[in-house]
Amino acid sequence: MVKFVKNSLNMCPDSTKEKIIQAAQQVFIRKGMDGARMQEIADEAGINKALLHYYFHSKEQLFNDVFYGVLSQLIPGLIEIFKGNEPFLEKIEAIVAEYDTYMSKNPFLPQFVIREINRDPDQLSRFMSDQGLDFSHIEAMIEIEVNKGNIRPISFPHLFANLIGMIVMPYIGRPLFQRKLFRNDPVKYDQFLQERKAVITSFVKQSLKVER
Amino acid sequence: MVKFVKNSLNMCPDSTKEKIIQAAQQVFIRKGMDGARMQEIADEAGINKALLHYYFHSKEQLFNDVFYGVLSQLIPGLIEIFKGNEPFLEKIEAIVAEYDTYMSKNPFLPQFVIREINRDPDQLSRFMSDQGLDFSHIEAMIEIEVNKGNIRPISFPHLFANLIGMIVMPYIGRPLFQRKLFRNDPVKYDQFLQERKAVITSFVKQSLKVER
DNA sequence: GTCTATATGCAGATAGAC
DNA sequence: GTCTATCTGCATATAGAC
Repeated sequence: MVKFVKNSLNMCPDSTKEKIIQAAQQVFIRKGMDGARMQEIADEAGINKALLHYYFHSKEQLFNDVFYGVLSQLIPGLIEIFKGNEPFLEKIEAIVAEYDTYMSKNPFLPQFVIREINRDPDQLSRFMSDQGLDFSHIEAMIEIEVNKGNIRPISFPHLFANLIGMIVMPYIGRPLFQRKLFRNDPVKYDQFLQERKAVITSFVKQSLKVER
Repeated sequence: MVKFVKNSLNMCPDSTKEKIIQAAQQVFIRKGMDGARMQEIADEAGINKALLHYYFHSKEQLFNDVFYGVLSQLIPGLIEIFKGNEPFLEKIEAIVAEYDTYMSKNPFLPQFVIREINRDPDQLSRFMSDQGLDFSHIEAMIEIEVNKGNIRPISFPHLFANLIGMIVMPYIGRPLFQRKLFRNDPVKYDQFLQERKAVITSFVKQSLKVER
């Protein structure tokens, strides 16, 4: 059983522990849990392996602290949106915006989550429940909107998959997309990412709009 | 420099080599390139490590054969669609259908590709070019359709990201989605996957439709 | 807290008999 | 082609001095 530690936001930014967290993020993103090497993390943090193990007994513990540390920063915002009482389409907009601002700060998170989804889905699922993430409210809301005829018929899982897919794909696929669609120009790609929020929002709204 | 081998479709299905390929697919999906163990692949194939190395000199070679073997089955279909002369919306429908049938046969491919996108984007990008995959035709087609006023304005990268995101997300996120949205019922989830094709197609068509 | 040096285990790969 | 046994290297983790 794993304890989910608090994230490390309120930490002295140049403390050794914080340097390790930062370094571990970078390396885990590039290499994943299995591909990452403690040596590489130590190098990136400017310390040695022994000190790394002084702060984090095992690689598993370090990974969990880093992973659930960043993830726990996203969830509260989503919970608030899910539980709120705004009109449905505003909710959609808020979800896109929440992910968008979060992703621009943590562009590596999607790859992170994808890997973890397959590596240890039970732990991840448990974590989300522990954090209080629950879809039942928004799920019910969609049904109501559909029944009232305010939006075109769609189930929550389908809408959710569509939304999350559109949001995260440019981050997950960046190395390939940037090469194939933007001649490997990172500036152009960042601009593309900035346009996503508006594009996705209008894309979804259009597709849910009922015929006049 | 890596040679891209032909896939193993025309192989005796219960030959040792084919058993290895099958086993390797399963293990690589679950664990990724780095997390996978040759021992585990050998076990899954019902042989031992030495024999594994007899057929595939290195783990790297085995991975590449498996990965590019499956991937190369998807690309020709896409190329044909991209280059064809059907009306634009039919093309969209064909792409969704192509992915859909392919994914239902290879539900693991998305995770595979995602991992590889980050592990070795150059090789993957080169492979796609070598196979003749090229977006310029469909990219131009979208511009024309937009200029003619047949569809709402959208750039190819945005539409592509939306489309691919919606298509692959349920496969990438399955372990989590199935737990969170379908009470971990695999039958329900397979049914959900089968509905995706129709849902995505109509979702995209609606969002591209111009105001009357 | 931070280091050097070392222990331990395991995974990829090979040798060689059959 | 298939096996058993073994080598080699490397990654995690610890011991112990400062």
